[in-house]
Amino acid sequence: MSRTLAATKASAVPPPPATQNLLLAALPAADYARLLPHLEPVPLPLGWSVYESGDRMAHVFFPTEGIISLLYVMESGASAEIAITGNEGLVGISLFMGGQSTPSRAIVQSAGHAYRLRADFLMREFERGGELQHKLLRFTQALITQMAQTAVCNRHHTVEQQLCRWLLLSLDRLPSNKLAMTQELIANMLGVRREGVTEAAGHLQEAGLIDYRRGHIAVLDRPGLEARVCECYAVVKRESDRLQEPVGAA
Amino acid sequence: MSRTLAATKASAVPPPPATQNLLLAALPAADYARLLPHLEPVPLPLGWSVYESGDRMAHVFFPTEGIISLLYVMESGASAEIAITGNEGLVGISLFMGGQSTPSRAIVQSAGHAYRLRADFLMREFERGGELQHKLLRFTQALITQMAQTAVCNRHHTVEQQLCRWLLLSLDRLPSNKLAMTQELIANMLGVRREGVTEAAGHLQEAGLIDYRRGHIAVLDRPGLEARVCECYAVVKRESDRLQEPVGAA
DNA sequence: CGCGCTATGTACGGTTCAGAACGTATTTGG
DNA sequence: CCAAATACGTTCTGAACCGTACATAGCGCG
Repeated sequence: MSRTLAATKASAVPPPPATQNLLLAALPAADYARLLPHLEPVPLPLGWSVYESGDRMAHVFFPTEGIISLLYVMESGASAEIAITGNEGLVGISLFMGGQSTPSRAIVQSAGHAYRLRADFLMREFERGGELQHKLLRFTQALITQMAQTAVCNRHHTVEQQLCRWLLLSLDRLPSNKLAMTQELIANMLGVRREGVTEAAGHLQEAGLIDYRRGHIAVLDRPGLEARVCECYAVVKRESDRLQEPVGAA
Repeated sequence: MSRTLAATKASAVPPPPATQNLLLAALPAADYARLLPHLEPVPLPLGWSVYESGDRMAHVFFPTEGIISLLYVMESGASAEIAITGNEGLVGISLFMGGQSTPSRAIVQSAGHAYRLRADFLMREFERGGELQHKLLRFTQALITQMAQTAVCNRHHTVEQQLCRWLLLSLDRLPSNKLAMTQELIANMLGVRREGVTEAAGHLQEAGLIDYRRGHIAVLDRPGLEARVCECYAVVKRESDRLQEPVGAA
């Protein structure tokens, strides 16, 4: 009775293991062992704000599943995505970068799970130097590349190209070829009108690359998307892969 | 005789002291003393490429004067500026971030001087942790903010607003109100057509905010520019100032 | 001091996208 | 099972900006 109740109150499915986060998984065993007792599983519900502009963060989050968008919301209410993160990284770099907060905001774009770590504990570990610090900084550099390329893409490429880039970047962080996402939300991420997304998605659907209906998009032809996307996707992907390699790899 | 010759061979004017770089100036005396013997003054001639896309850098550069643009050049040849740095920071963050290189490029946009530090020495110092590491990371976070805001600005704001932002960001890194810059080069930085810059600059000139002629721009009314610029400038400036404050300041 | 290079001014058609309004279809919940 | 909410489709007008072409003006150098 009470067991059933407890199981209902907690998440129905047990959270995935922390090693499903690639950053944690790549740590040396000793480093990981020190972290493990302090890693606290938390759900990432759709739409949840991990942090708001200017928030002094109490934790960093290592996602095991799901996608988190970093975005900036302007005074007018218009917004633009700056970068996204999934199980390859973490959310809350401004903690170890020393600023404690940032002008941007982080929103769960696709529900999932994460392990969180208290800020003070992370800082102690970061200041040991070594592999954890190294991996966090390399991930941050990948994030920087993503932001830079977002700036370039916003300047020079069409909505359709940007939608392709966005779909591919999201897909790389999801286990299946399906994402639960309305066109309205995608438009907010790309910083364009919803109608623009409708039109671009229509083209992709006509071309047989995707299939969507009311908040659900399935990618049918990934190579086809890769053929349409601008170079920005490849730049980000290549750099992200490179920075995930063990240090000293060719 | 030989003294005269040596003086002629070297730069005509002596390079400014290293403490004119705010990052170096803010270091504790002991840290600065360790660095000083390894700081090598180098000129930053206009148009010089500090590093190219993918270069494995041998040095980091601490500018004392001048401006360096970080930009990305696309396959098509089109380009877009991602961030700029002057004497408040350094060029070559990918060294201590662990990636050794980046897909972007760094170009001297306004001539000046810098002190360079060998990569291996910088890495040893960085890995000591402490104040140098801390300051480098906080500067990097300011750079991240600048990139993020560039992405937002590229998405949502007009050429004229972006020109105002660009002028103000540049001005903040120069000793006078004059910058030597053609509209063509500004257009390359903003990633727009030269004609667009001509038109926007024309408006600003009519309004009495700037005065320009053939490669030279003088800002006459800075408050006027600040009244026209989008919020992006203030976000970047505020965050940059905040991250330059001593740690623990309110 | 004038020739030529480079920087800036101007104009035109075309495309992309914003803003706005409204219609249609699918889902949800009482 | 129907009403309301939500998601997507369509259309129109206008603004911003691009690509292009060409005209003018400042400046350096022989």
